[in-house]
Amino acid sequence: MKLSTKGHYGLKAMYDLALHYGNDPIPLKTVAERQRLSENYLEQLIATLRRAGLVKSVRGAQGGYILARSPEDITVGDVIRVLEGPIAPLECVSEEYLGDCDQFHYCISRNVWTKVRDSIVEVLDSISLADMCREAEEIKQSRK
Amino acid sequence: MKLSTKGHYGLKAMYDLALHYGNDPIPLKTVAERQRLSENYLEQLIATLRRAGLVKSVRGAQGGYILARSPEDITVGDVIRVLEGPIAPLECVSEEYLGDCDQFHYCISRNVWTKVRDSIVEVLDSISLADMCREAEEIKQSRK
DNA sequence: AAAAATCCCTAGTAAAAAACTAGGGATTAA
DNA sequence: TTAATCCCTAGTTTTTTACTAGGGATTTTT
Repeated sequence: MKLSTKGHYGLKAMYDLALHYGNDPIPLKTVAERQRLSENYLEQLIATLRRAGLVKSVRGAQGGYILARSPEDITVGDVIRVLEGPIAPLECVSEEYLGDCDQFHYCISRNVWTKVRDSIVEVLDSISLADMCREAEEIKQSRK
Repeated sequence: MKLSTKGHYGLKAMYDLALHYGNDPIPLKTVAERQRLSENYLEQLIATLRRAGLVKSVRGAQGGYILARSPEDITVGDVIRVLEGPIAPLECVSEEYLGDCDQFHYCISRNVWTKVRDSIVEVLDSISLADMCREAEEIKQSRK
């Protein structure tokens, strides 16, 4: 039940873009440094996010990446689905399952994992990047 | 965010033992056949469950395995923790974390994963093997 | 025009984990 | 004594993970 580094690092990167959201694109190098991630590896992750339409890129000097939508309109669930695939502890409980498990219709353990999936989905879809930024801000304030 | 076959198969085996819970131990071969699992592999999983005190074994002919406690008193969470380790999408949100992530105290993405963990834990700890058996019974009834 | 800063793409790789398989030993009931 | 079990551990294959490497394309700056 572990998240891979794709989801882990990818969310950090998206959070970083959200924290610095504005008119200017942010070079990946900067994100990688701030979040302490390998730039080359992050490049692969952000390519996936770009193809999925969650970030836009600007090429050339002074280029970089920028969120395709407002941080308010991107949820953690959006990011994780793109990087980790369908949210589901088992394949047979993914929303897009077309499989052929012959116990599909009465598998009791499957029902358990469906409930787990639903509870994960509810959490991930309820948190936006903007929520994360606000939380960071609150922590910052409470330390003053 | 995938469960491994350990948790998957292990839960099926425990559910099978719960369905047939009584005075007699159940040979692993029977469980493996009913749940369509490799007996050799299942042996390794049940050894882990036995060492953790969730099942008892009876050796020799007519031997087998039996739940160490009533199905009412064993939750899915118990089984999964034994087979998959601490429930946590990331190491740093496991209950036993002693690590040294320097962002530990203010990491926002960590807060997200803590919420996910809590929601998974709540589901897994709220379902007992007996609940699973009851659900199976209901499905059976509703088909008549 | 040249140089520098970026994004873009793909192939390769090393390490780890997952998912078993295999087989022999110990114990106990029939 | 035999057969049915559990018990244990070593080995293997496959898959996944988590990168690294490097060259090309595009755009801004000098």
